[in-house]
Amino acid sequence: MAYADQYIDKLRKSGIRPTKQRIKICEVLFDAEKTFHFTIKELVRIIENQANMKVSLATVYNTVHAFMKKGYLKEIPLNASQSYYDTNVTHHHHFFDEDENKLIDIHQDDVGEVIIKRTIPGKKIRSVEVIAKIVSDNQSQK
Amino acid sequence: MAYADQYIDKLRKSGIRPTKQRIKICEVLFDAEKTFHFTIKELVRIIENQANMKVSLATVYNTVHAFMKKGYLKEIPLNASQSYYDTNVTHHHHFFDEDENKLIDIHQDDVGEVIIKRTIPGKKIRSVEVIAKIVSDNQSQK
DNA sequence: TAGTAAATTATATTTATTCTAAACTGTTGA
DNA sequence: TCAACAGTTTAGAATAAATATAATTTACTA
Repeated sequence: MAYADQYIDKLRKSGIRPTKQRIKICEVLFDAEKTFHFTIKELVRIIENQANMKVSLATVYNTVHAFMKKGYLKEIPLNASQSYYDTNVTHHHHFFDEDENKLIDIHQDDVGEVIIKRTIPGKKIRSVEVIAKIVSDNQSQK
Repeated sequence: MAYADQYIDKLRKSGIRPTKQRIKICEVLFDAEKTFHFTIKELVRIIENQANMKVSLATVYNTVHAFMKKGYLKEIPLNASQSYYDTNVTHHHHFFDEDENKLIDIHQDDVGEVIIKRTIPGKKIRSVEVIAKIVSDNQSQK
């Protein structure tokens, strides 16, 4: 519960009512030493096992969406059967390991600046994401 | 039916048995003057209306997957509720217009070369995709 | 042209996500 | 402190994309 008060503040300042569930979700997502990638299912499992609290799927979906809207989480564009989210909202990119179905961060510095020279009239760029799909080097792949 | 024979050859050479349905799907996808983006639903609609043929959803899914495996189609990594496919399999990137839910090609030349400096031991890069999400410039957005 | 392996089909199933409506909770102000 | 109410949570239903199934049909081979 170390940072609970801090999360209550953060939520209140964001216009999100700080409920028990949302505070716990904050603890799971933001107490961690490192940023990480997760699916909704994984998040539910962590809350129920590690954090020892029952929470409904719907609440987790709602909260993750609310946090995304506020910019506390990012969804990673992948063609997976489920959505992947990232607690690291700084500008960076990803490897997607197709053997293991796992995401790996690529920091900005490891990708040459991505410059989009073309623009679309009346539109502005909201985000630029790079996904590099990787597979084992040894086997011939699909 | 102009190119039917050509598609029969192409399929046979790929080890895919050229059936009526697959040939029709080839015609819809590859006769077109321009490359295009589509969803499974859209493809079914085109076949049934424009090409005037009844085809089951399952066959369309199977065929699109078979064509992807052979490199005749590409799936575009997006967090949409359905998958988007591209008949343009050359290396290029995409805008995704979040107002209209539509994809727009960005040609290689319009994106500075994306260089991934970091590697993962034992893995090789299979594809690199850039998705730039765009929204209307005038309105404040989600 | 008969036999058979592969493909197609309608339908059922699976699964992620969203919706719904009732119960509950956090907040506000008297 | 507590009543009132808007916002939240919840279980379960609904939705929709994608996949699996198993019977029928089709394309190929000998």
